[in-house]
Amino acid sequence: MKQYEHPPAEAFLLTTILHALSDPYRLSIVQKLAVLQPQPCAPLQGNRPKSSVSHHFNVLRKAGLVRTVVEGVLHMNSLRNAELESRFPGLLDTILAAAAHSAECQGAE
Amino acid sequence: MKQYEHPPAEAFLLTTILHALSDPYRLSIVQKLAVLQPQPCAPLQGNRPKSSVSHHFNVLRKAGLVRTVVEGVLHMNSLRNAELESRFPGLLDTILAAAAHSAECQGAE
DNA sequence: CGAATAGTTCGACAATAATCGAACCATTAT
DNA sequence: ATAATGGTTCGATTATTGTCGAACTATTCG
Repeated sequence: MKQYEHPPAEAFLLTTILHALSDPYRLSIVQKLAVLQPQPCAPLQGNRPKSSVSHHFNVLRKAGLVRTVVEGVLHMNSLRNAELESRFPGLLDTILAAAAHSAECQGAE
Repeated sequence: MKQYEHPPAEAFLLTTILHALSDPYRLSIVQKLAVLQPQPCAPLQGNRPKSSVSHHFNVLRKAGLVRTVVEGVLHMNSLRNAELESRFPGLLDTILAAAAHSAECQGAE
């Protein structure tokens, strides 16, 4: 059962995080994870081919936003809330609050 | 004395703002403007050719982060603090605080 | 075992974005 | 008028990203 690599919190880069969240689809994934956690990739897929979904989860993982744990067949994703909070206090919450004000992720199924 | 176009606050898009700030050089410009405002482009140039600097200021303007006002020969830049705050409360401050924790813009001169 | 499910990896292609020189424009100073 | 300063625009080049099909891997179920 091979697992993923995740950067340690000390290695998080603000610009990488901002870049990861600057894509509407990735932002929508993070929004949905914020509501229900953990979740496998499938319900967050929304029409895209699996290879694209996989790519975007990779970007989120490398930025440190998402942790993925393999449990049987499912790859369960969660936000790295606590680590993000300790490294960049308030950042994720503020961005999620801003995203909630903003209609831009509606179509990002 | 031709001026610039700036999007109204209602048109700000979160993903566009995050993208604009995901570049280390642009983030460093915003950090410096946060300290001293307004400023012309020249002192924020840092080795880059003028055409690149102009490009990055454009990205910042289109995202709604920066307002540029022509005053004589100088193009004076300020952050659109109040408008950003009203549209996405806390966003800019939180990102600037995070940037201060992060050593990534040192080399972005 | 064989088939189904969930996701990854690879490689190609398309779209976006960054970089930079050269020519240009506007304002001020000489 | 001419020149200097501060910045833009254009166009070409390169680099980074996103998209997607096809083949593959791992786990579970019948």
